[in-house]
Amino acid sequence: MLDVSLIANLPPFADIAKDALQDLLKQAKPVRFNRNDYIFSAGEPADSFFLLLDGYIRVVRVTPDGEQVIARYISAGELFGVAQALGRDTYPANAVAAADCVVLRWPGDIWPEVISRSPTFATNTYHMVGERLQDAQDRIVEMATERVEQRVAHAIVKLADQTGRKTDDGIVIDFPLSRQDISEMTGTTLHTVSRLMSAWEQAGMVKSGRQKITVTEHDRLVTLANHPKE
Amino acid sequence: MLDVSLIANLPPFADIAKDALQDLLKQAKPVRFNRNDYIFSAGEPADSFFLLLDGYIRVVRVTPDGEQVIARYISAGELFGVAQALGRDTYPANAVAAADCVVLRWPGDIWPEVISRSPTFATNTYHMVGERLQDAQDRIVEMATERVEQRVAHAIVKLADQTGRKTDDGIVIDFPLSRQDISEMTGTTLHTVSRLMSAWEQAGMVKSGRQKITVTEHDRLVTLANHPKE
DNA sequence: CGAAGCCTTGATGCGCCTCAACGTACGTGG
DNA sequence: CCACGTACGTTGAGGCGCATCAAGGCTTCG
Repeated sequence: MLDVSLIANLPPFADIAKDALQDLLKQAKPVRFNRNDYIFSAGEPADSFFLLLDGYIRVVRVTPDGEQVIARYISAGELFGVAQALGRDTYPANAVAAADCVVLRWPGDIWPEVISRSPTFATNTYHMVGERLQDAQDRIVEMATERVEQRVAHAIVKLADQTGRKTDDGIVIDFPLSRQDISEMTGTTLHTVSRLMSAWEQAGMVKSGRQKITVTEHDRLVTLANHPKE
Repeated sequence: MLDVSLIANLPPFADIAKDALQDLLKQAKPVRFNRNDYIFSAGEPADSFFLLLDGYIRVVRVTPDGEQVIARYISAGELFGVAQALGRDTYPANAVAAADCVVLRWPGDIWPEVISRSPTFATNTYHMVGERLQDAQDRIVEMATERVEQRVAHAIVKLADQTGRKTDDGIVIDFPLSRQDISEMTGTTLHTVSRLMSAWEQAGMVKSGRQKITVTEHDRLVTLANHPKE
């Protein structure tokens, strides 16, 4: 049996009674995924929602002509795939394991009951959606007003802050991340990202290798990210 | 006294008991705004939420260096300014009357009570937020993958569908909308928008004058919007 | 009637995409 | 464990889409 301590300290479940959590856990099914596995795909019936216990997940939209756009990265402790709760009957995007993952899965139709049983969960998730909406709007503003260099800097700073692990060299992003991934987060090409990374490495602000990025001078990167056009 | 029929048929209040609506209305205060008035500004304490009864409202973000980005347009019947319900204590954007408006205003702190009294309202608004999140994500994808011409076409088609009035000439957008406004919706400049509109007018797809746009060939505009590069 | 706001149109330049070629690290199967 | 194939990364050359700069016309309103 899964233990309540697994999830009791996670933001989505803040302030929820222990026995309510116990109940919730009884209905959850733990699942493992290997890197690059699909947790769900866009268009599938949205019959479950999920909690990420360990690993990282990439949420990706694909355009009609096959281009990929990364909507967000999910870190451990976050809910995802809550499409049904938001009134959709299919998932709007793909969810791919960006690293090996452990996930809890619930049947989507218990959501209304959970909400009504635990008002705190209701407001917690309400706030979560609010934050994601906020996030999305921020990105729209970025895309509309910033140049590529700033957007890429922003993206990397955000990932470093969200997932970074401290090392001797600096802050390293905790999962494999390619130039192409970054370009799909920022609406540019892998070529441009590569050039930027080379320049920044030259300047001593980052170190980077194959699918691996270390931020060595966080502050300068932030400055760059906020620097309006010349 | 305000009559229940004012709001009973609006989507946010679908399936809510008449007496609950009556209660809700008692706490609402109707307010008028003239075109270009501010309903609220970014950064102000989010102490109210609103329903638009008549008119149109533009939700605008302003960047640190003064550039404007239009997040969305609100049409009659929609809720807006629900920041507090989403866990924010200040409004994240400006709300400006795009036309003369009539608005209902509620104190934000009654939200939790309304939610608990009317589960239907809770799910209705949950879905509304879900739709807006969806919308925002769609726009991110657009900004990341489409060229200016397609984005502008998309924006105009959306506005025509959302607010259009049928006339002999075609579908006319129901409120004053300048080239600059369109450029702030799509992340381009008023110059580029002007050139596009001229070209489209030449081609017979739209007619446009000072802050006024009529879509004469909806289908061709949609085709243009969906046409991938070359 | 003047001033301010909105729109148009041309000329110019550059940021970034595109196309192309090559180098390098990974992992997989014999 | 090595060899090969594939995925990832780098760097250059060239060109185009769109921002920028500039100037002028038209409408609306005080």
